[in-house]
This record gives sequence, structure tokens and C-alpha cells, in this order.
Amino acid sequence: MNRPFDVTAVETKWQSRWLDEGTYEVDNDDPRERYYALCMYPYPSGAAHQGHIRNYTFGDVVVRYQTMRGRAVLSPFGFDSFGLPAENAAIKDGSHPRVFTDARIAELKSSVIRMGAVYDWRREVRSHDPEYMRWSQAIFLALFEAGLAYRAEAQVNWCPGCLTVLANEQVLSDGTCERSGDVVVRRFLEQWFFKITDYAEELLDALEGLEWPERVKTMQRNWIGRSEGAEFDLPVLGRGDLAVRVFTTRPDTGFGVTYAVLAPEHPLLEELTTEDQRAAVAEVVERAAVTNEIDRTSSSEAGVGLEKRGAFTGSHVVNPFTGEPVPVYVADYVLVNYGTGAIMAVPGEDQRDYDFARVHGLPVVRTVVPPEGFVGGAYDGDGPHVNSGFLDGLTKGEAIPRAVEFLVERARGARVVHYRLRDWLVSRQRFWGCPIPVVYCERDGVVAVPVDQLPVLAPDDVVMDKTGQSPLATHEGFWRTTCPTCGGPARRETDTMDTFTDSSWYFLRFADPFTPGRPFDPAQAARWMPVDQYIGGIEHAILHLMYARFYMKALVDVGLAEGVAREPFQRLFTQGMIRFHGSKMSKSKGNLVTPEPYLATVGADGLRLFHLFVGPPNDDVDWDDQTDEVIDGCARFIDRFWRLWHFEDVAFHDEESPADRAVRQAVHRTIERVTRDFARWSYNTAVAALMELYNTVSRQARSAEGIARATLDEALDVMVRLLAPMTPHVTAELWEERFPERPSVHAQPWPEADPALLVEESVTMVVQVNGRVRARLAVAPSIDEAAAVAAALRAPAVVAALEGREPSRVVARAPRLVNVIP
RNA sequence: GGGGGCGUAGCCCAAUCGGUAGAGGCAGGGCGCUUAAACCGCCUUCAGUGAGGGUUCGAAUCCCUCCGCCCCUACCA
Repeated sequence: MNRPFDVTAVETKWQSRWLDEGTYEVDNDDPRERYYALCMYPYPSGAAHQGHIRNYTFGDVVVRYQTMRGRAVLSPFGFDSFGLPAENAAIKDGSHPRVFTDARIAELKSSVIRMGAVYDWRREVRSHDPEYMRWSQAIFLALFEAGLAYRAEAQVNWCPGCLTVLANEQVLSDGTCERSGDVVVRRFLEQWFFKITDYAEELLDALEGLEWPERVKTMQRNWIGRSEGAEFDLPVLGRGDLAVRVFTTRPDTGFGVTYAVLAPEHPLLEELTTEDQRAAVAEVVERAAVTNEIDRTSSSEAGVGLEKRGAFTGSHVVNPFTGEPVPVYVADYVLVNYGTGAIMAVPGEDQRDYDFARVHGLPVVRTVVPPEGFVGGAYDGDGPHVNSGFLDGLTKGEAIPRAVEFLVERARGARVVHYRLRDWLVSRQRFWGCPIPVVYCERDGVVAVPVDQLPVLAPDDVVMDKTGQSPLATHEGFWRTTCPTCGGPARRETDTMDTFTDSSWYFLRFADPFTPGRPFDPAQAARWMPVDQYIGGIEHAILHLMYARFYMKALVDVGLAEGVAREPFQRLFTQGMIRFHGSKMSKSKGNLVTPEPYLATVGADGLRLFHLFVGPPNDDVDWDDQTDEVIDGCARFIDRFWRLWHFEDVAFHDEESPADRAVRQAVHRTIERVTRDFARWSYNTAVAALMELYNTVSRQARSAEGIARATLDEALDVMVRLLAPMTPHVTAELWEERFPERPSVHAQPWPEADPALLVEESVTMVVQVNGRVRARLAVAPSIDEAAAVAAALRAPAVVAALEGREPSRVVARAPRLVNVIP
């Protein structure tokens, strides 16, 4: 491209100046109204890609705009620098993950600076910084002391080849390890958990008050999965007080229970399995143990494979409703960690039970009458109950409380609420993470490392084993230690924390990384929190956002964040994804589009303008063959503005003319439009409005009549301010060139529209006859209905269209429209 | 299987409360500038809103059915 100015020189000049002068540093005692703008903590994967650019463009617009609105804006940046990619890279080339990570951080940091995004770098956070780790560990211990962290056995994906645990995404769809190709098995290991389930109710209820996209809230609600129902006992036939406890949301269908099912991992399974069924049951249990969840779920279609996925145990339980014995099965479609791990099966009203019953020849009893014409197996809707004793004739809503009442009296029943949400498994058998700061002492058991001995740091002299096994587990100098309580020999915990723990409190550290001796001063955090505008990808809709919400609440409750808002992110914006010719952009597909080549041609300003202009920020962007042309178009707009700013080809006249007044009206309407569009995250239309204004101003200024100097000055002054948050370099340069003695455009106030220039003298009123447009009349905006109708009926085209007929009805919406129906 | 989103001009997208389908950009065409081209400036073509039905004086917008694409989630009793 042929630019009218040296883009790179201008951009690097301003980037250096913002850094050197600390333009966007903000002090905690700043007296202005506060605003906390935050983009999600990025994993430092190296040079930024378009997804980053898009994210930080939106964030930077918010920061610069709110600054111009007079607020003290907190705009921090950091790096979620622990994680698997660094560990894998280190294994591959035998280096240390820190070396790899630090290099990637430097690249990403350079990228965000070169796109013109501005931050208070004094507050920078890196997860692997020992000072940050100290407090990550102190928080872990505070949760531990409050009883919110505990140890329990959990099933993990174990790769026998790599001798290590795999994350779900490391297990391929065929159930093998992505690295070694071995078949992954499920194994029980002692693990650390956080009791996020203690907060299930608050996490659900508090969603209501958050200004988040509705779909994200819906996803969180589904994830928490509140389910109301009843628990009760099914006594085992001929076994004294032994009983199978089940959970159901449909106690009203109890008369239709024709069998019961235990999960393959259910503790009573062994005891209830009779000798002759042992082999069949064992087969189901083994199959469930080696089958990953994808397979376990995919074969349920149309009942395929159900024969092998369940078996009779040989025992019976008594249905408390009918008093009849029903068989107990084991089946993998029942999950051990939901409800009670056992169900009453109601094939008449539950499709999974129905499919299973058909395959295993179990009876199906209908207890709810389906509507006329119902086809299919199970009917799970409402209707009058039948075959249900004392519930006959009742609807679902009436029958449920009656059934619960019955179960309370007769089957040790209780009304209960279950959540799908599970406790957060935080242990990772990894090297490149924050070590869990506890030791195991033969005498004292699990002992917390005293806070003054934190952080527990991983040793540097490690060899990243090709197997993927964490070197911490085998590094004797690390794990052999002494008990802080008794001084005796002890073994250090070699697991590290899930990296989601790091991203669950970084926003608090940003608020105050300055106070020594604590993770942050709660009083300072309370003044910045909650984050006013959080910006990130929809892919974090569930896990990160749920964990961070939990951490925030827990930190308040354990006393580390007293007085801080219990919800961390008041307003959330989720940007759309960037695709490449319709498919997902990713490093592994090799279709990442890096910003580098664009910085040299259209500049950071041009690229930023493209991301703002290309479409609604929450829509996906498809990077295709035409994208480069669109980006060039954005740069051309900047160039046009540059030329107009320098009065190229502009003709001036002296007195303000009617045309000037029209231009001024356009200027003030644009202030109004852009301000409103910023508030509703409609940057694409804000840019379009500015392009439109440019066209209006330029056309007048380049016309034979010309433009008054004052009119053009005002237009340019407004445009440069409205553009400043979006294209910060070029606007700063143009401003400084003309007003070298005045503060930067970024320190200027956001313009305000003059209400007098917003009123329209005349608007177009459409006149329809029977819905067809017959005339357009210029009318005063204040015209009343009667006058509008009168004017409409006078219009010659309307008279002609009516052909002398009397209107039977006239709909008037003054001053926009009149519709005459003959 | 469940939940959500999106389908408007050749392309990306506007249309604020149900009221003129077109703001902006890209591509295409023409003219001017130029020795010529690029750049630049001016002008300009192109759809009736995925399909069908309904409500309404009036539907891109609300309702129903279907088609296509995308995202999330997945045996949650």
C-alpha cells in the first residue's frame, strides 16, 4: 500500500511514549471514579494471533474510551504461564519449561505493545513468578485450613506407557494416548479437591444479578444442574436392613418401577451379586473401567450394545409403592458420582430405562397416560396417572408431593436437591505448575508448609523425562523433606495445582500487587472490584468463569478478601471466534494468521479498525480471500482522514451557509450514534457512522461551494476524538501535529452532542395505501396524527390510488407513516 | 439426545419499539487525474430478507414447521 505517512514510525513513536511516560499507569489512590477493564489472562503461546488482536482491540477501546470519559481506568496485563504446552515443548527438546515460557511471554508482550494496547505494566502478573506462587500457595492453604480443600480418591486417565495421568484432551477419540498411542485406562488416585459444591446454590442464584450474555448464564446454570427430587430406600429382598438408596426426580412414577440399577462402581454391587451372575457382572464392570466416557455415551444410540452394558446381579429389591420385588441390574448408564449412584428404573416414563428394558426383556408399565396420538417408547410428559394406586388420576404436580409424603413415611424417604456440579479436582501430576504446599509426615499426617516458608518452588536441576512423568515425583532432593511440626522425616507433595487456580485470583493481584506481606490488600481490592468489563472468549464460559467465581466467594469467606464483592466480574463480553475459510483457526492446523505482516502495511491502527469494523464483536469472523481487501479498505479510510486533516483539496468559504449547518448536524448526530454504539458493543456500526460522517464532510469541503473553516475544524476535532480509542496512534499524531502545546488527544474529553443540533427540522413521512408506498411527504417531526392524516389524504398519488373510494380505516404513526386502507 | 446462535445484494454487514429493506465497506463497471499505471477523486450496477405457513392495516423483526451452517453440552435419574 501507498500510505501518506510513515505508519511504522508513527506507531513505534507513540508506543514508546505511552510506555516511557506511563500514560496508562493508574495509582490506587487516584481520586477519579474508578473503572476496571480486563481481558482474560492469556496463556503465553508466543506471538499474538488474530484472536488475541481482536480481544485486546476491544479491551483497549474500552480502556481509552473510559479514560476519555474521565475515569481512573485500571488496565492490567499478565500471563497464565503454567501449563502443558511448555512442559511438552521442554520434553521434546530437553530444555526447561521456564526457558520456553519466558521466551513466549516476551513474544506475546511485544505483540500486544505493537498493536497499541496500553496497560499498567507495573502490575504485570506471571503465574510462575515465585512471588505470585507464594500467594497462590498461601491461598491454597487458607482454603485447606477452612476445610474447603480435601483429599479423596478419584478416577483419572492413566497412560501405562507414559506412566502419568492424562488430561481429557490428551486422550484421543479411540481411547489411546496422543503421545504414546497406548490404550488409556482409568485408575483411582488420591487427589486434592476444592469444595466448589458448597457454593453450588450461591453460584446458581447469583447469576441473576450479573450482566453477562444470557447464553453464558444458561451454560453455567446447566453445568451446575440443580435438580429437585427425592431419595429413598429400596430394601433388598431377604437381606435384613440392607437397602439400595436411589435418587429420582419423578417419585410420582414409583408404581412403574420394574427394576433397579446400580452404577458399575457402586459399593453394594459386590455384595448384591450372586455367584451365578458374578461373571456377567464382572464383564460389565471391567468394560466400564476401560471405556472412556465418549464410548460409554456413543453406543447408547437406538439401544445398540446395551446387552453388554448391563447385567442382572441376581438380587431383588422391594418396590415400596407396590410391595413387589424387582430385579437389581448393574449398568454403565448409571453414574456413580451423581445422585446416589443407583436408580429406580421406570421404563414407561424414561427413555434410557425403556431402551434398556427392551433389550433385557424387562416389563414396561405405563403410569402416566400419554396424550392422544403419542408415538414412541417412554413418555416423560404430564398427564393423569394410572396403575398407580393412591396416585391414580392425579397430575404430575399433584402426585409428586403425595409420593414424597408416602416415601418419607414408608421408605426413609426425603426431599432432596442434587447438583450436577462436582468438586473441583485441583491435583495435577505435572511439573510445570504451582506445587501444592503440603508435606506428608508419618507422625503428623498431612501438614501445611508454614506460610513464612513459601513459596515451595520446583528444583531447576530436572530432566524432563520422555515418558511425561513429572520429574518432581522422582527428584529426591525435592520430595525428601522434614515435617514442619515434628522435624521428623516427611515426603513433600509432588502434585501441582490446576492452572485454573492461577487464573482464579490474578484479577485481585492486579488490583494491588504493591502491598508487601499479603497477596493483596482487601481494602484496595474492594475499591477496584468487581471488574466493570471483562472480555474474553466464549470457550471460557464454564470452567474459568465458574472457578473464578468460586475463588472470589471462598476468599471472602476465609478472610483473605474481606469487604470485596463476592462476584468478580460484573459485566462480561464474549467475543466471537476467528475462523479460517470456515474452519477453526489453530496452531495444530497450521492456519493461524499472524498480525505481523499487517503491522508493516496497514499498521496496528488499520488492523484494529478492521477487527472493529468487520462485524458485530460477538459474531464469529471468517478469514477468507476477501479479508485482505477489507483490511486495506480500513487503512484507506485512515488515509482519507489524514488528507482531510491536512486540508488536501479543501475549499473554504467565509460565512456559515445552510450546507455548513447540515454538516454540523451530521457531526453532532455522529457523536450521539458513536457514543450509543460504544455502550451497546456495536463497534462495527460506530465505524460505519464515522465513515459516513467523513463522506458528508469531505463532499462538502471538496465541493465548489466549499466549507467554513470553523465547520471543518469542529468536524475534524470531533472525528479525531471519536476515532482515538479505535486508532490511537494516528489520532495522537495528527492531534500533536496541530496542537503541539495541548495535552494528547487521549487526554481530551469525549465529545458531547449539542442537543440543539440534534433536532430535525423535517422528516420524511411515508404514506401507504393498503400497505403500498404511494407518497413520501416532508413534514415537521412534531406533526400530530390528525394533521398527518390530512396531509396524507391530500397527496395526489394517494387520491389517485384511492380512485374515489372512501378510506375504511386509517392507521397513523406520526410523523413516520400513514397507512390508508380503502 | 439436550441447550444456544446465525441465514438480508457477488462478499462482509446495517435496518434502535412490528412502520421507507440499505448506512458503511469489499469486489465489479464507468469517468476524471496521469505519458502510462498504481495511488487518489467522483459517479454507478446488484437483493426483497434460507423455504413454507400463520398473526397484523403493515413482518427481515413476532409465532409454527422445515432446510442449511456454527458453537456448547452430553446416559445427571
